[in-house]
Amino acid sequence: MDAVKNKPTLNFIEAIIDADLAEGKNEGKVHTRFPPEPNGYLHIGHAKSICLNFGLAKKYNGLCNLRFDDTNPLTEEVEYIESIKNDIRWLGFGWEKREYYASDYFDTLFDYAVRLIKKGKAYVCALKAEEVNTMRGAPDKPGKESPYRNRSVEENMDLFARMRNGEFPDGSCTLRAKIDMTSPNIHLRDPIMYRIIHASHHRTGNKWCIYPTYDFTHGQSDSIEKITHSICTLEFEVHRTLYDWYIKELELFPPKQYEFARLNLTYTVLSKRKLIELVEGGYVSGWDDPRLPTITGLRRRGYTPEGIRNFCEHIGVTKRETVIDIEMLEYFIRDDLNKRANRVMAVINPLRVILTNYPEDQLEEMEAVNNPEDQGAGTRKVPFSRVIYIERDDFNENPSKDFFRLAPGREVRLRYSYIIKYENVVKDEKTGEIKELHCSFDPESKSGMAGSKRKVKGVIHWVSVKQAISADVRLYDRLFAKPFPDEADEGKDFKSNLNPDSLKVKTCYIEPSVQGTKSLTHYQFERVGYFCVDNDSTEEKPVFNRTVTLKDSWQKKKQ
RNA sequence: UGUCCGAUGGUGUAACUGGUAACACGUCUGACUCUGGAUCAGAAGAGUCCAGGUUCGAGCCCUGGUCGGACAGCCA
Repeated sequence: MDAVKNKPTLNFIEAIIDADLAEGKNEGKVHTRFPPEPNGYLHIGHAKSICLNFGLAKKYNGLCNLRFDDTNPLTEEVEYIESIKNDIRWLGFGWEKREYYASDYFDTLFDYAVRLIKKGKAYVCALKAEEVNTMRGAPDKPGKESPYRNRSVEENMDLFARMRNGEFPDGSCTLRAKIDMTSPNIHLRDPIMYRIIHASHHRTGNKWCIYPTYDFTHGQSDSIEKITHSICTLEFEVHRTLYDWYIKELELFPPKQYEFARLNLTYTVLSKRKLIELVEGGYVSGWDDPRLPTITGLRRRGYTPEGIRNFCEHIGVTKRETVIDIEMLEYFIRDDLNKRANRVMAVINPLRVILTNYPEDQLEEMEAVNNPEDQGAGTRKVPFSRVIYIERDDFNENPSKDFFRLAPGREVRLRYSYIIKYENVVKDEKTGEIKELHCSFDPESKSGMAGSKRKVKGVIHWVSVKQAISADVRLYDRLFAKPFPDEADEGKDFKSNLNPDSLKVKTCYIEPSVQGTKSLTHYQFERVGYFCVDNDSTEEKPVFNRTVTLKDSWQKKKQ
């Protein structure tokens, strides 16, 4: 009964693996791979794939390779390889020595191509790119056969060798598989296997001037690595038949491909092309801009690997194309940070408060709990004196009945300190702006004292003006103002939906305990949100990035 | 008039070889609280795209539709 009840539900891929294992396929082995192309930075969508592939290997006691699909020297760069490896490691996954490159297989792939030529299953086609495209037909129209389709094996062998030798210019000819120009699946209409690109490759240098296409590379690479479950996104579903065709004609180990739906999130974009546009167009500060859904951006924003992994585990894996509410991601990062981030008091919109009955030169140290969720985190001392800052929002001259904070005639508790009472407000005579507040404190009410038992409805955070250190806070918000950025007005694109308030920089005042902390350290600014130290921090001017706000039911109520 | 894929509360996922829809996020109550945080308790919210059929019984099986997506790079 309990066993049934607690039976973990499987995603469709796990169900397939379970069945395969039950049938004794692949000698009981599970071998996956994560195959990025080194032409951009990884984002949260890749994290889903990474968690899936590495996660499956871990769950089934198998292995997961890292393989760079580097078949296009025109767009790929070493810079990306390092960032990709770095991001995967940061997410908590490793591939030991199994770091492979499709380019490692160029020789093998060339041999495979020769084998197909000899079988009469491939030919060198001298059609121009444009001609190839038009003759391919359309989804609902069959294609036409290339006039070069029936060249002899000898002629094809000779031509292919000459392609390799660099006798022909880029684009002059290609090697094509001879399949079926009338196939309802366009990918089977004599697909290109090799193209001529006189460019140096980041790994093979100038050894090659012909490069295999992704379609002629991916399946065989999986096969060479003995990948048992080749997991990819939905758009490759229609390619599967082609991969299977190559494998069958070449008589190679047959990996099985399964496709799942890629991740989509509200209020952001996850396409490489759009991300590049934002970075290169200067809409953000770079690939690691904390507003971007890139792994490096999320890391800088203060997201944790655990938070991201939990998110990936909970969104599931299916073939349905869906859009996940960004709130889900935010929930998982709050959930994780709540457990690990030390609390600290910081005031972002300061309002000066003078405690009129507190001695001018007195200084006290208040004991504060670092993390109520983690007793092991200990306590710290927070300096307290006559003049403090509180948040402007924590005072209201004309409060409603459900406002719990400071107001005329009311009291509030200063967290880890005294209960204070409103006395009067000082305003700018001309503008009417509130300059400062005069309050009195109750000496018997200090936290921990007998008199502190008194209940006050509100508790607010504060910082002693004299000891506070000032820092820049970067208040990040969602990158886009609309949940579906692509839904733009006529003639405009997703960039027109960028949120103009996605970043606000302010000076804030923080208790001195944060002095000198390392970058990427996570904090919760009590009652405000989670923040993390940015690498731009200096000794004189610390910089904090807001990861995510705290859930705020008062804020919600006001709206 | 093509091929392939998909369709379950607002969102995402689940429901063992058919037994009468569950979990998470979100929302709303309430309790508790020196974070209007966290936590705890509870509620509302779908009858599973539609129409037939098989069956004692269908989200699961069959038939036919509808809607949505992918595919026409010498990108991956």
